Amino acid sequence: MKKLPRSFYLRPTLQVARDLLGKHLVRVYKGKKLIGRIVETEAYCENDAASHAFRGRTNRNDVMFSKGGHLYVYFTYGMHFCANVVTREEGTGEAVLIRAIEPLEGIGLMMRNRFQSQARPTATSLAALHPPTNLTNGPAKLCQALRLHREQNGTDLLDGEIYILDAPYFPTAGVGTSRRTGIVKAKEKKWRFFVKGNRWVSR
DNA sequence: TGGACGATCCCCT
DNA sequence: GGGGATCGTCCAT
Repeated sequence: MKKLPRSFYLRPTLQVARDLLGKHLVRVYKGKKLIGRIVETEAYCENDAASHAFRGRTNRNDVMFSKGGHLYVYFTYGMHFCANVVTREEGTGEAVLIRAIEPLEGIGLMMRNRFQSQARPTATSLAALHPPTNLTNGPAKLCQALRLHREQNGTDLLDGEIYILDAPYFPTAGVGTSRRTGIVKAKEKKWRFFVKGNRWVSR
């Protein structure tokens, strides 16, 4: 499988959000690959009242305005990080929030990343065979599992240890759309995309 | 300089 | 299904 080319990310944001479903998000951490299949996304567009970029370019949302194919990681609720894929050309403040992934590789390490602080009675090797759903079924949870933090903000997905692989994937039950989660502005937009019936989709 | 709020999660009922 | 945790960001004084 090959990395998605820059051109993939330069396309319209809704298109990218839909097409990211099934692709493999790869994070090289301590020399090991942590891989998850993207199963849920949300699009944030220009002139979108729910978007961080709605009121223009600031220190916080600066990466959203960079060229498509960069990673925008932001801190929220005083304790959580969320990861987005930046879309379109430089100067356009649009991105796709990665809301959920299905763990594929490096599950033991993901478990450690996410649950290290808590004592877990389950043996890691056993848990790797049957990882708990709450390992990666939410935007902040997957950031914990993949160790995506402030330092990863602005990473180029075409040149580094975080990237997305093209992957043939044909969801048997198809793709669903819905309103976006946890927002109050522009809530009527059906800009959330998910793999129907997938266990790792949030809520 | 301060206050309101948030693209969430977890635990409790 | 509801509330608390917790703090960076932004905008209004």
